[in-house]
Amino acid sequence: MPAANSQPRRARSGNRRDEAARLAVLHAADDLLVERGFGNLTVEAIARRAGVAKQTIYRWWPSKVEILLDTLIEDTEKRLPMLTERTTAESIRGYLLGFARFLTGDPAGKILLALIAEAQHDPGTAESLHKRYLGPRRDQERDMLVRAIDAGEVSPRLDPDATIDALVGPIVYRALTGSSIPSGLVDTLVADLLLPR
Amino acid sequence: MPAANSQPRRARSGNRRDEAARLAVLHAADDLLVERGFGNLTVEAIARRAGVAKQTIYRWWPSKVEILLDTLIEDTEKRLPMLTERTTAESIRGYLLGFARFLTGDPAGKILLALIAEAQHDPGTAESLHKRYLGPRRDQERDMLVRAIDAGEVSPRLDPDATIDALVGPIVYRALTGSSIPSGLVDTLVADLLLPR
Amino acid sequence: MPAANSQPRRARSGNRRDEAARLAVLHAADDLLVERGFGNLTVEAIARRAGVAKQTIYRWWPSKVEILLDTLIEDTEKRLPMLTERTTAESIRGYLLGFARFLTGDPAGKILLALIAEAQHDPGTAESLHKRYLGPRRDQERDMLVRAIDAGEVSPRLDPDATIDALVGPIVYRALTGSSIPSGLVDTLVADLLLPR
Amino acid sequence: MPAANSQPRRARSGNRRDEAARLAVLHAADDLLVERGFGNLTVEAIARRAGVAKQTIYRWWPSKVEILLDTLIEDTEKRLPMLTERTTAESIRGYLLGFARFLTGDPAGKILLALIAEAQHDPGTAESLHKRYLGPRRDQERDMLVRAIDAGEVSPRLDPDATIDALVGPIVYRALTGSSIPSGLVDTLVADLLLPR
DNA sequence: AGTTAAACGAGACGGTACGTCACGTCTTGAA
DNA sequence: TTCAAGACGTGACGTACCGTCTCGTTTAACT
Repeated sequence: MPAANSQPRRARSGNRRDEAARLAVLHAADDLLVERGFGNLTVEAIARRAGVAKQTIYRWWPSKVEILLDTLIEDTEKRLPMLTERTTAESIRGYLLGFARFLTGDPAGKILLALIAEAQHDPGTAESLHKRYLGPRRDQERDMLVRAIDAGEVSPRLDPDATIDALVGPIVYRALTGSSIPSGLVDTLVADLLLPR
Repeated sequence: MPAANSQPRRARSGNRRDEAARLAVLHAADDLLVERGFGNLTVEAIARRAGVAKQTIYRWWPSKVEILLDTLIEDTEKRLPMLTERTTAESIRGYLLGFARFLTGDPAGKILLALIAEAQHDPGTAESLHKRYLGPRRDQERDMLVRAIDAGEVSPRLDPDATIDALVGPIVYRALTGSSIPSGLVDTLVADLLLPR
Repeated sequence: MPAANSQPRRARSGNRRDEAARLAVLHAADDLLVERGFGNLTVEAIARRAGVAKQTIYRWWPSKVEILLDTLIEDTEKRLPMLTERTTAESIRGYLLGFARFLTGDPAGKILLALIAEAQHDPGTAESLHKRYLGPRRDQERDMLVRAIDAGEVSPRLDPDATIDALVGPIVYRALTGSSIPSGLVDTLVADLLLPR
Repeated sequence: MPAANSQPRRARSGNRRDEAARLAVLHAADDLLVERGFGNLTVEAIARRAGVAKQTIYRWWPSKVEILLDTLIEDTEKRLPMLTERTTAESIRGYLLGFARFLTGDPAGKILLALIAEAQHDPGTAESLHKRYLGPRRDQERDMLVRAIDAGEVSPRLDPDATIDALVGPIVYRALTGSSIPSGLVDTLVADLLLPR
């Protein structure tokens, strides 16, 4: 067994999309958002930090928002799993606590907040955010809730979507206003809104 | 022969601050936000629209965010009055419905949403927004709620601030995500979170 | 007899240089120069127009200037023949008129003007242009003139190279400045500069 | 008490055009053209070298060609004076020698050659060059020649414009091809083309 | 009544980032 | 080995706004 790969360096892409460049961009955007904030997040800075040409970014992403969405989607899948099994009030409480931790403690949570914010400034962002993130996620959450209702585990007074907004809204709002999210808040929301009176 | 003002023009101020210019800036900012969105709201565009020199803006406002805050504060006082008299579950319900209408229907509501958004991108905005708007307003809301609790009109399970977030959060969240706010949502929030089980 | 060459297409070369590709590049460059001007002549446009990969161009030509030189040389040989027989004042006059027509009327004349121009901007172009075109051509012209002098047909007051510049310079200069070249100009140049006083 | 003005610094423009910036741009363009050649002359490099913002250049000049034209016109007036008095064959000879020296020895001469070149690549340049430089200059030269003809000092066989092209063309052509311009060439052109046979 | 000082419109200035274009180099996979 | 295809790092393009800075004018308040 001789030598083998003396200088690995970078694989240099050639004809195909360069996966290393893709990841470098996603990580650079994530890092810069956390370090410098969205207001200082520029495409040029991402390119600089990622060691990538600006054109490489524009070739694959129509805007920095889509970069963040890509990161957000990948990270959410890894770090904020949906409930797939039997759903109870208790497991929903666990999901909401996980979501609160995600929003306030995880870098990806900052991305979500930044995108919700940017969606207020730019209709294109709003559309992408709904189509690629909020919509699909909401579909899974609604499913989760409906399964619990059908099983008789919970009995909300509102339709499923309004119920989810009533549960998630306070968590998001406190995150947006920089407040912490005490577990007692989540407990009471679940108790008051989901359980029979 | 008196003749009198051939060209009235504008009553050029001279030594004192020009109130007409101040109002022109506030209205220009408001109009542009509604027409073009925050993303297209620039100081240069405000100056252009207001017929004012850029320097006149920078002389009186440190940033466009403060312009919007000025407008927001004035408009909120006019169009979203606080409860000053006896507070009941019913009057809180009315206040929340008014707040929902303000957020989704009033141009000033768009300003508040834009500022909450911008606060995610820029710490200075966050500080100003809390100090000049969210903080004072929250003080009044807390007062309002405490008066109702003391009078035995409502009995929330959470401390006052968390209670208000639980009531207001879903409304803000639906406004941020572009959903309408059905009155049934407000009714149920009040019933489930404020009234005794 | 079945099938047989279903798609003749292009006789894709495989191992050897593809002559069709070479010609496609030369013609594309020529056409684009005439249609769009040198300022809009890019390697990418040539490749696009020729239906050829960019790398195929870079494999065979160090720069777009060399492409144009190849075209220019081929076209000059075809369309601007040198005098090979006996040379007289009259035949030199004919050569100069042909040169004037070439410069102002022939697409290849535009190439020569473009290359003389580009040589002012880039030393590499200047070197190539002299080595591959102007130098050899000047050698033939000098020969032509010297033969006429030796035969007593003409008697210029200047050395051969300066004489040729004095004859050719006005023609090139008028072409460069977009003027036409009246035959009277050529006649007078020959009469005043070549014939005895 | 003499002294005064402790820190002159830069006058900082304010409302009016900044003359220092204008001159810095003209000189930077001139210097860069001579040092690096037209091919390496970019607006960004001019701005960098002049210590000026790119926008300041675009505010006043539509292209780098116009910058060079400004420099060329100013320098030509200073360093290549027209004949204003009585014109003779001898004074025309002097003018042509001065022109030859200007073209080959003066930095501004390089600018003229570069602009003649660029005019081949871009029609806008051609138009500007003619309107702002070649045209007016030619008017003066024609005047000069006609005065000499009317005074009986010279008797060209061609119309004035063609005569000037016949005199100037060889000089420009040799400059374009990088040759020197021996004074004998000018002498012979004047003798053969302007003096009676 | 004459002087002073602030506010105003206008807009030039040095900057940063935008999104696009073409450069010349590289790699893949088919012929 | 050549070719079509096309991704890549590089760097300039011309534009939009940023926030700062005079300039010359206007006018209220203070000598």
